[in-house]
Amino acid sequence: MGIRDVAAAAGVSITTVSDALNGKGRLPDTTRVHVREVADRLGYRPSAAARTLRTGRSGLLGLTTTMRSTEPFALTEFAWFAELVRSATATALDLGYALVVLPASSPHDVWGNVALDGTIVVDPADDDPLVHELLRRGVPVVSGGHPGSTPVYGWVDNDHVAAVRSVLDHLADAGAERIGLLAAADGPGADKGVAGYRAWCADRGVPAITEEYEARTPGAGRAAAARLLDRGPDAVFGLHEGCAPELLDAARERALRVPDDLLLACCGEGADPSVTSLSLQPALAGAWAVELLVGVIEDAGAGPLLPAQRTVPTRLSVRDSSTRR
Amino acid sequence: MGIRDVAAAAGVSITTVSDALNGKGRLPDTTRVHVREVADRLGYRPSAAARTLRTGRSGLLGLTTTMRSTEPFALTEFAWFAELVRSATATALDLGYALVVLPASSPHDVWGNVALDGTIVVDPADDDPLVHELLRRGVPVVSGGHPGSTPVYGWVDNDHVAAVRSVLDHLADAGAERIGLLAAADGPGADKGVAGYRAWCADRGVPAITEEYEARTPGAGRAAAARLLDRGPDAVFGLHEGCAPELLDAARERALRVPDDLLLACCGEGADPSVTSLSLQPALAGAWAVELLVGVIEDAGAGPLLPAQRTVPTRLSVRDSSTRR
DNA sequence: CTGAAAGCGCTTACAG
DNA sequence: CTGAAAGCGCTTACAG
Repeated sequence: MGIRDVAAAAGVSITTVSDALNGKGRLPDTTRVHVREVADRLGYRPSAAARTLRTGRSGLLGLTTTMRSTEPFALTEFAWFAELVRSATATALDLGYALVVLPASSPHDVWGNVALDGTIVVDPADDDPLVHELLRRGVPVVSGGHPGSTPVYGWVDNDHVAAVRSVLDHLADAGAERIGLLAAADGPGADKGVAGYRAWCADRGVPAITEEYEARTPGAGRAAAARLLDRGPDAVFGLHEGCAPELLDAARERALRVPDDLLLACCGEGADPSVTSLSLQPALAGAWAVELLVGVIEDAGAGPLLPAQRTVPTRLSVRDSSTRR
Repeated sequence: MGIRDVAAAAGVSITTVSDALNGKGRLPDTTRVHVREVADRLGYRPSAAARTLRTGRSGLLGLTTTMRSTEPFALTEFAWFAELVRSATATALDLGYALVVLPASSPHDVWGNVALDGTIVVDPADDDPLVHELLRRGVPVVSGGHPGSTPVYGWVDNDHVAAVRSVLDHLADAGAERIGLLAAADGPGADKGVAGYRAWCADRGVPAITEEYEARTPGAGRAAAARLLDRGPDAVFGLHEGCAPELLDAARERALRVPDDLLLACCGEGADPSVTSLSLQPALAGAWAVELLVGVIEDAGAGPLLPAQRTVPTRLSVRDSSTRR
């Protein structure tokens, strides 16, 4: 079932079939309709591979993330990443593209086996070799997270420092005077988050109370939460998603009531509706990255582009856990 | 930078380049090495599109789910689905394939623009038209969840009824006599789950205490949790993931201590380490579905195949919330 | 052991 | 308004 069969059945040339089906050329509507009917009747589906080879466009976008650990997708940001991917997938489909998630590296050379119109690289390494390779091949790259010195066509990122300050300000407004920070040492944005916290503490002249842990180590988060509460904070900010249950558990074990004895706020998508949460809005990041990338792809050759940049707003959902009664 | 350039630079024919790079033909190692060196030096990357057109294999697997609501991916199973997709992606990559998530339907005909070697359909509708269309095009299909009367090459599924019974048995063993069930009416597997629960209650001669809610309606889960606890159960089983916080909140508001006054178990991946959870092991489902699919693709024409089937085991993680002190 | 040639199934100038 | 022909970049019989 190729275009030749349709042409034969419709009594026209393959050029006419192609034009009729793609809405191109100058054909009378009668021809167009006739060809479409015949194609439908035969159940003709154009070959995506042939179209891709001929046009040089596959309609496929890549999405990858530099995995710090060997884990597939970092544990500390699983929900964040999953939501980003979900949103990027949906946005790509809206724009007529499909999205394929690829590993930064893999045993098989999957990157070589897939024709990509563009790629989103989440949290690229500095001067990421993968990005350089893609650009050399003419594949546009947009990054999620600041690209550092890696040359990209655009990027999306949160203002991490401002985000941290907004949470700390909120806890302080709610009456906290000794705010502790729980952070995964190997988590994404941990550096910026901890730095922002320390700067805020310095500004206010209050002590920094931090505990860090290795997200990869089972039980490390739980232990760090316990250590942190033992240092007597009256509020705690959990910098990485999914730490709310561990902090709540640690509080319960110490008979600390939330929010009466301890205010609590966490990063994340707010799985627990009683815990104040700071969302990094991964859905926006994913959608915007795709929009930037598709813009680059479809405006190819529209002059020297400045790297496009969009700052993804964060959203603080204040819940019971940080509301003084 | 095509195969012709490499051939010219290496002083051989394109046949030899192709054979050398793909490890085919009978070439002396010296030729092979030489061609590879030249190709590397020129930074040659074979065109995936051309290879796909020529070989009829794209190395791409599709994954789709019938969305009951108009939501992208059902809310009641977001983490389940995300984990299934993550695992399917990783397994596909291990086997040399890439995976692309496609919607059951979309404004653009993305299905027609992507060449797929096979597709996984999660929770297909009965006699799913998409599956029929794919099979007509010669694209093998494996389903996640029982395919009903839809003809597929294989499927993976949990034994939902046995899974529900295992949780109820556990709660009964822990001393529960009035076990309530919280279920999303529009959730996946809700029918089987509720039926399994009622059958278990009938077997034991105990009353069925169920509350259902529409997952799409904000706050409905919270309200249903409250209604359920007001009916005085001494244990509760939450059939859909993510309901643990709502049940814990409802218990707290009623001054019911968990597990002292109320035993609690939930489906899901156990985000809260203090709550007993039944995992459906979506990672296994995703990995196995890909393995079945790749098996079908690579054994094409290996005789009349029975649909391959694998039952995905569930795993009950017993935590504090259902452990009587 | 190596190469010339056909052809995968389209789209797109171009000729009529 | 329509069609014959070229060609996208490979892989694969097949001939030498």
